[in-house]
Amino acid sequence: MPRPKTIDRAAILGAALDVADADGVAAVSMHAVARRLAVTPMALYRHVANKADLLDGIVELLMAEIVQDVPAPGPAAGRDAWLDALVRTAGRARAVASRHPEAFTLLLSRPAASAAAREVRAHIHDLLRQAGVGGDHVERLERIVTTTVLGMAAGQASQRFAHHPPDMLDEDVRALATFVTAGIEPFRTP
Amino acid sequence: MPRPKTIDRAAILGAALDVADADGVAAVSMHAVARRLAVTPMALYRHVANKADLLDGIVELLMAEIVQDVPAPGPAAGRDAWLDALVRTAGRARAVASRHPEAFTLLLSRPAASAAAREVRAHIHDLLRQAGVGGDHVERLERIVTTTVLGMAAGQASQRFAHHPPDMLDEDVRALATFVTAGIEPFRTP
DNA sequence: ACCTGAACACCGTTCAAGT
DNA sequence: ACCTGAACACCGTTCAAGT
Repeated sequence: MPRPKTIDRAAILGAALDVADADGVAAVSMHAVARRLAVTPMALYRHVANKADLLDGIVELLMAEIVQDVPAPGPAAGRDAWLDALVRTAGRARAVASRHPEAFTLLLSRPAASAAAREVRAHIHDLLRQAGVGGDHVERLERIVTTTVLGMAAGQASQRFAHHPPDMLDEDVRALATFVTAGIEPFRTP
Repeated sequence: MPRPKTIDRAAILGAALDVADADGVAAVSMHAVARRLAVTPMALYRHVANKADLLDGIVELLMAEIVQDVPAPGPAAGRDAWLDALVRTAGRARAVASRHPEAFTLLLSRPAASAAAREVRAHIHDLLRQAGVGGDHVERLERIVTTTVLGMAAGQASQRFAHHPPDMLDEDVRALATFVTAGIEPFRTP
């Protein structure tokens, strides 16, 4: 005779992100997450494969937060709409990083194979193609741009730039945008 | 009556890196490192403050490997010697990443305050100044360039780009160099 | 089908004790 | 000064059992 279900994968991942936000990634454990959900650690194993899967799930959640209502052709749909869209996506990544500074590091250390992650990648591919980047360079450049943007956001959030103000200054943001835009330039063939 | 010293900080950090290389960062523990050194876990606490200090020590070691005999004005000390030197430093980072794929991730998740880390930063500052980057942009750009280069190396090493060949292809390396060089361009005032 | 309970080897860190 | 030993609360995961 079946039991009523008391938790599901989404609840578990949410609780895991809560633990990471509250006490850091190191504090994310099967026991701690189970405690927060008021179940036995073993109850989690029906919904996540193991701890690695749990951490990948956090990445899944962060990616989903970044991609959330992302596309929207943008106000300036003219010449450089792609640049506008790219900057907005980067801004959203920064926002997620500052909401989840502890967890954000995971984005750079684990492969992101979730639907949301593929969606973010596909979105950047689109923007690069709109910018006139040649087909064989699109994926390569997406990796580079994504690494730079996520890496900077994670660096700020995790205090890696220790001597620096913890939030990215306007001038940092402008410099990053200038750098990325100029970096893409040689690959454009309009 | 004093005892002969059987381990020191360097031996501990070396053993920690060995564990990371062999079984992954997650396997680096006070117990595991102590086991490898044939001492009690508590013996480590005389030489490292705690586990966080142990992980920071690994970062210290990786930075030292990157900086090792790095400067050397370079063969082409002419116009764009700085570019040559930058590419060589990036190449060295890649080499370290492929020797220590598991540990390399730590470089992007922890502040690097060691002497070696400061040395790497100072070296990049020099190169950027040689390139004609204005004083108030030097540190900002160093953070961006370092993040991009280390992030790409870490991404390759940790299989973050899962669908991709695990070693950076020549064309990836060329594209990264082109991107960074072009990205710096707007900040130069020669 | 879904959760609990007991169990195991392992972990970070403390304190007191040995040499 | 430097290491050991016992101890504690905690961790990932297995297996068998309950509903």
